[in-house]
Amino acid sequence: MPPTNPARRQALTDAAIDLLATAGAHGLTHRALEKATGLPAGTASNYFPSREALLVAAAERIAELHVADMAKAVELTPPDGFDLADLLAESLFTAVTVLRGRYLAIFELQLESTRRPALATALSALQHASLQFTAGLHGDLGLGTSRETVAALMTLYGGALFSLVNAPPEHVTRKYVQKVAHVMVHGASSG
Amino acid sequence: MPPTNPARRQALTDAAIDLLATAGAHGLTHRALEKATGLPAGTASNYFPSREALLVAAAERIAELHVADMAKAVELTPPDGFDLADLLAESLFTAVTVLRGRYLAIFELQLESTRRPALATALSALQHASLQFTAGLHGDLGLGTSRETVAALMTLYGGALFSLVNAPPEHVTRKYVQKVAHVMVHGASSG
DNA sequence: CTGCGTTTACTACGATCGTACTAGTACGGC
DNA sequence: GCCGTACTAGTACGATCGTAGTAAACGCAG
Repeated sequence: MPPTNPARRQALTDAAIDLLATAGAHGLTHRALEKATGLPAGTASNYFPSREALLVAAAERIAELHVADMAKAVELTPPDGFDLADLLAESLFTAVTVLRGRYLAIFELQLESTRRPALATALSALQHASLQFTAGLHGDLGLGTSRETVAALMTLYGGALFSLVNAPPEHVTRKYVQKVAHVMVHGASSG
Repeated sequence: MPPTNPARRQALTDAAIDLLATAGAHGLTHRALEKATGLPAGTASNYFPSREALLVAAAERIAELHVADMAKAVELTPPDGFDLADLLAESLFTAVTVLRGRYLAIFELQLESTRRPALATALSALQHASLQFTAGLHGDLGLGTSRETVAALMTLYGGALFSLVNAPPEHVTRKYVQKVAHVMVHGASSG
């Protein structure tokens, strides 16, 4: 039975997310994790008996952080004369800057999930929560966006995140991110 | 000096792309490559002295295949009453179905390129070629799309590819891909 | 204080990895 | 026909990997 000390477990999963971002899925190993946290050898495999368990735990921790952020986001209601494109642009921009590491980790896991059903289900929970949140937001804002359009918007949003996070940093200016958000909302054929 | 036998080298790079798609960057090793091609042990490291060289060679081979496909694509001129959204939808759909493996490989490399400048420059060549092609297409079609919009469209297109390639296959119906393409061209706020 | 379940620290093992190296083979120019 | 060059085959080595296991330390119920 794996140990359950929550503080230590969280330290490990947080470090795992960091490792995913900086060293890739390839670099996330039990030993690297121990080095990153300064914990004694063997600790990582005590908590996560297999590498797959480690990947799944990282995914679950990311989902946890994500729902916490979403909960915080609902509290700041948008200003009255808000524009969806501006909202999306701002969200995108902080995602590719201050949250870049977390999203790099997500994408590493996403690619890995092709070959790991357990990881795929963990990530689909994250996906589902995001969809729920976005749909709720569009509802609250009275945008009348159809279910299908919300879904399409999310695959575009998540995809844009991937593109931007992997683009050379000098290309991801605030202005360019706004342009991308604008196309998402108003279309490429609008200017 | 590494050997230069072109047929063998191509067999290796093609198998490397396959391995990237099926086993991930983590699974692309000299030995796995030899097993996949049936070539004797040591061959892979004879041709690609380091793992990085192997990754770069895979990226270059993908770029080669990509420009070949683009050259083929310019020959079939779109019908007279064409619609950009339909064009994009069709392109997206074949990309996520028949070319799924190649794009999975690209995304594996893209994530890896964060930590490998040599790989990043190899991939930026691919990116640049695609941009050139897309801009040319929009020009030839008389769409009058601005340089910046073409760029935004490409980050959305590439991103959508990532999302779709990693989505559960039952979700990527032709109809849904068309919906995504429609939003890209006409915007989410158009229905 | 004592006993027991759980967490912690540490070690061990076989497999595989990246990389470098050496011997053997094929072949075209002289 | 010989030779140098380039490719092929195969081996070696140290490092690291995933995983399993054990013994010490801890914390709390009785």
